[in-house]
Amino acid sequence: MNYNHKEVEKKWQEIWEEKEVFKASNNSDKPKYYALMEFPYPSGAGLHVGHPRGMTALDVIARKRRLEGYNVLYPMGWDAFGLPTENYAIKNKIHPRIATDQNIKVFKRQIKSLGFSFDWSREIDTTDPSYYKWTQWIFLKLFEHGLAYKSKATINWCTSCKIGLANEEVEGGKCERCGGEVVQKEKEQWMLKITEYADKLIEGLKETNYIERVKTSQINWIGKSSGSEVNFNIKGTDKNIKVYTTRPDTLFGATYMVIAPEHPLVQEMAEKLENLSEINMYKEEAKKKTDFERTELVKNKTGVELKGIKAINPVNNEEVPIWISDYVMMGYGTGAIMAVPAHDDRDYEFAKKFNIPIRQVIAEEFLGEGKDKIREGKPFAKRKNVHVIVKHWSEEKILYLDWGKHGWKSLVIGGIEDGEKAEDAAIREVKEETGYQDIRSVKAFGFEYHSKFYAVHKDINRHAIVSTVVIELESDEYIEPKKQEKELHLAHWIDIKGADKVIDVKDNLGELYTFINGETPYTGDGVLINSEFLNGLKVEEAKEKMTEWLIEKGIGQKKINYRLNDWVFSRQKYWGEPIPMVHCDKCGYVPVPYENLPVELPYVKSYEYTDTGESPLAKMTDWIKTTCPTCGGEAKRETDVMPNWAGSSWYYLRYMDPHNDKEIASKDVIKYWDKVDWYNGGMEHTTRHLLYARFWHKFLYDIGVVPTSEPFNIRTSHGMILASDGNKMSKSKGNVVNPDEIVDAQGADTLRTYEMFIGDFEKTVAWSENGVNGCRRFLDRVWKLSDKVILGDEYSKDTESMIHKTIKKVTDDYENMKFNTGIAALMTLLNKYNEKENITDADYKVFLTLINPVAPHITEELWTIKGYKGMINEQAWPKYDKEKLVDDTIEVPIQVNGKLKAKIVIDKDEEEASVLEKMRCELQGMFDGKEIVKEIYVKGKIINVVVK
RNA sequence: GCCGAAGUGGUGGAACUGGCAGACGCGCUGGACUCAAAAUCCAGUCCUGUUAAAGGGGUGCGGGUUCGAUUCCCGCCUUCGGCACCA
Repeated sequence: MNYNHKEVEKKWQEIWEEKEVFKASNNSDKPKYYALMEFPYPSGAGLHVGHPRGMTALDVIARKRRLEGYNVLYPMGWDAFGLPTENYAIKNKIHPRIATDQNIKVFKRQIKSLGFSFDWSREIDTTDPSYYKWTQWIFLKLFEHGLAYKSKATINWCTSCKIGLANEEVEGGKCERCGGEVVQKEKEQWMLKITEYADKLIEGLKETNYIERVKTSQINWIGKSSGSEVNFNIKGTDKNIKVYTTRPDTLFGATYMVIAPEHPLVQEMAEKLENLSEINMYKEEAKKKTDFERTELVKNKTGVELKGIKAINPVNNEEVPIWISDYVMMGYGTGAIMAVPAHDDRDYEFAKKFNIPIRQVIAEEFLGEGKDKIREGKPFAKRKNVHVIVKHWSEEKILYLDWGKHGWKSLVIGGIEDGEKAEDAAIREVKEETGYQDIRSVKAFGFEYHSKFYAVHKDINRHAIVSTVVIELESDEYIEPKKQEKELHLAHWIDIKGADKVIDVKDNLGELYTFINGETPYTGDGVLINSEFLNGLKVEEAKEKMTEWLIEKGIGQKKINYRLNDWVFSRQKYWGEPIPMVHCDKCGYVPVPYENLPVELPYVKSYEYTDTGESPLAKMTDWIKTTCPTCGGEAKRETDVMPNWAGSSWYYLRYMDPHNDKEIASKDVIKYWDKVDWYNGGMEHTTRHLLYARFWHKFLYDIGVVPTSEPFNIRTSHGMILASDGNKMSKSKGNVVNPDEIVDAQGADTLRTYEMFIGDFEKTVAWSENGVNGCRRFLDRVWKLSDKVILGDEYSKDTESMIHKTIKKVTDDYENMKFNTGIAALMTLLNKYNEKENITDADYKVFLTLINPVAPHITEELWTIKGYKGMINEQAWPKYDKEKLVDDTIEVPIQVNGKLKAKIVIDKDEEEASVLEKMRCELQGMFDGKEIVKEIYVKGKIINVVVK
């Protein structure tokens, strides 16, 4: 018989369906396993070859689990609300309902043709009123618990889609979907208080087994930072400005303040401001800028000073100017900052541009290492030092001192005497130590630092407070240095590039780098200076002390901030779940009573959007008109709908009990299925979707609907599949591979095998037609192998240990999503079988079972053709015997000085002495005239002989 | 700029905990079968060298640790992701 994939695949898909082979039971004695693949968005484009990648991976797991004796839930459904369908419907003038049904039909046929073991009796559709009834139910619960609120807020407005976007939907200042310009617009929006769960969402990750990458992206997305809020009084008023800072330790260095353009202070202080019109002009300009411009023009800072008012720095009562600038955002912290130009890149840049004073309050601290390591027991001698970078008059060179017998190579260094300026000390030291006299210019660095090291020539520990000065020499005018200086060290010229590798005194290097790379503010760790009661403390200690001080004085408090904002939950669109609220002039916003759910989406004929940004539902006057559930008076329905993240935030619960019309799912059933054991989806959903779903789940846990605080145990993400040209598949590029064509020409099993074999599951890969052919050839060989099978229910002796190894390899690899190497191991085993005249039934059975999760149709057929009992999906997953993983004889490589020279065959338990004897025999003559230094034998692995 | 991941033949990619680099697939070369082609089967395929071998080199670059490094450490370069004036 020939391998006709079309017949075989059709036949088995019908049998599986008819016998309900993959139906999950809600009560079973078997252990449960819940495998979940992200449900697709049924777009008009049909199934992409990327979809089957994740579906096959989890299908392999699901099928393997069934063979291992689990009651497996592996469901599928449709995430069908959303903009693409709505846009498609407008363009093609059909109703989104009809478009959705058509798309689902195509997707379902395509997915079914691939033979996944989905339990189709649990299929769900987020646009089905019997489903979104419960999405609305959850919204009402959120409202009931104060987590849904309507708020007038500036939102991201896509000028092209005419829709409000969540921060999450804006990429680089452009709309994520259409690429249109995004501007800020004020709008009343329903919001969900996800920020209230920010900490729980970070903490909860500990309970999960997500891949590390997913965990970190969740944490980064939430963006927790802890710091302090500090109040700055405005001079001569009772008003103050509240700022948020993570660096309260630098308060003494705060030389100005900046407020965001939208900050209400300008309004409040309008009367006092001398340059109000200039400020208002700046505000107007800032408003016009799109987010894109605002973030792209990072380098060129702009701003206007608020003239006529000053703030008071609470730590030293100094008056500081207040500026308005769009480098401060209203949406983060308090919308105002204290600026510390000496220790913040942005503040530094701004201060340089507008000539605002820069005051250093943190000194970098270098601790001596190596030769100049601090000596225990020796006292510290404190003094002010200058380190001098002496530039050559014409070449890119600097001077260094070689300290001869002390083994130092340093910059020109020396002490600063009382009352002396660092620049003067530098000139004096250069003249004394090097002999060069003719100095052209002197530049002192703004930053000083602390250096602790052992001064070898004086035999003391030195604690130097170092200033750095750059000196340029005019010419080589030279006077012999004093005898004492000359004997101590010699001066040499060295290229600036690479100088840091020669000058090995650690405490010089920081400034040397700064000199080479240009002056920058110091943002690192260090010791406080110029800060009164904080002087001498380290940054962390100073933060604490300052915070305590602020609290004590009632000026500030501890504060935690998040990058995460509340979730904008309104969309002014048609194709989404109606938000189940009504507005009554008397009672305000009133929830629709639970018993009146679902609020069904009315059938509208027109989907054209108004420029006012109203939902198309706003035109449905009949639908809008309703009565207030509280007072019975006239009321209006909410016309905003939910974003398409809503339906997907809880769908995994509905699969457990999809036809329940009393609850989202029955308590017992939720308890039985517990967490999703393994959830796989696209990389693009590892932040938003996953965060939203976890948020809702945690809320449902808090109100007692679900018994677990986290919804998913394992989370993995598959990589994208690109076209063979390395680009994204797209109609316009004409490089789209349609899965239907592969299934038709080569078969579903071939496509499945290829997608698993294509490469690292988590990586992006390019499609390869030749790769598909290779997988088909492999399956052809599996088919032909059946001709070699002879009777025998034991493994052939000569392949026994290889079979056991393969079982182990395949079992482990499937579990770790390393399908490519698992399949490679099976290919290797097949090649081995093919070298032989015959194989036994047992040899063949184990092979078929191992490849069955990947290629289920062909293995079922071969199982039946060979007349084996039952169906292959009813068999047990093969087990390996640890003892049989090791061969009786082992080939051991011999290295000489780490280079492979020969190989010998030894017995698996052979003694070391005997092995080494064999080795000497093998390498006879190779050691003539050489001395064997060492013989290393790693049991059963390798021999290495070291000779001289 | 910050964070993360990765760099291995012509190509997709393997290599346990530091132990034979290149498994497996693709492509390519030669052969068998065929009137011929396709398909299939057999052999070869990191580079250099050679009739063949021996020998030498080789996992982005430069150092280091080790009997031994794709793997560990230090310093660079490049690519791809994520975040991006987050105070």
